[in-house]
Amino acid sequence: MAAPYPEPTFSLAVGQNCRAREILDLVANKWSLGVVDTLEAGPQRFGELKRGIAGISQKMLTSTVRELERDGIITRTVYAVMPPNVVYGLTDLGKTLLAATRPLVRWSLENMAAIDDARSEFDERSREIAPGRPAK
Amino acid sequence: MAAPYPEPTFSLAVGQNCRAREILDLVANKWSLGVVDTLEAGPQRFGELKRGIAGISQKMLTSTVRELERDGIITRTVYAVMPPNVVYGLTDLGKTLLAATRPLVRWSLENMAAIDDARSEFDERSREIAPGRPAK
DNA sequence: CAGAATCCTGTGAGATACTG
DNA sequence: CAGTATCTCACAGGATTCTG
Repeated sequence: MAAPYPEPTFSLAVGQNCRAREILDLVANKWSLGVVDTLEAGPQRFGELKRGIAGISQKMLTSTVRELERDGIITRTVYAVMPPNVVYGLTDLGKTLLAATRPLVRWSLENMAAIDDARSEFDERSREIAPGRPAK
Repeated sequence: MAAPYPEPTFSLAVGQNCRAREILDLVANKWSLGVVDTLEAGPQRFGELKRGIAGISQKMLTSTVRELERDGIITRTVYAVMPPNVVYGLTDLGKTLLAATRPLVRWSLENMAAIDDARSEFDERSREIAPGRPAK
């Protein structure tokens, strides 16, 4: 039966622990991980950050950094000058988060192909199984 | 300042890599992580799995396991008996995903309190800064 | 028991326009 | 430059009912 189940660390029980689920939501959204990962390069201004994250709108960047700031993951430093200059950076907590997400990010990069394969194989099989689908 | 920025592994550039973002979405949703984590205990039937994940509806469980099956993360074994018996389990790929997510899950458990503190502190500060908010 | 089918709602998220 | 303010819409996700 292939590989045995992983090290039997007693289950962290994400399923049962509502609080854990809530905290994980911090990362389980479209942009947070991208922001944290991008800030790894060092503190950056709003505009830099925006350019660093493909496809994000300024609205989403604004609300994402606000939330991450609130959660203590990133800092927001405002320089009272004209034009405005606001710099974001990781807090110590943010750095530990970054470290904790790295395996997952790495996994996603390493397994893109495997997932693509699984998907097309799955889609292939579904087409076979249901040859006489109800039209329309 | 404080701690230096983490090991300067060249950034994995989640921000720029759209594909990476797409794959991460696999985990960046409300239930996938809970399902994978719960299956760590071993293969389980639909009902067991549902009971193992607090708050999930069977609709969400159904669509989540379907997606995870499609992505090659879990297996779905149907025993043609009455009443139906369907067992879900982790694939080898799923087990590597589980391992990759563990640091993050652990992080969330370890840092709940820190995040709560950050939040209340942040909320506290906002209240100070804006004492004369426009009514309504 | 393990779902499929519906109905319904909140909100995640994009596009656009405006401002200190 | 770094936002805020609206408007809009799709869709994630809940509740409920039905079936092999």
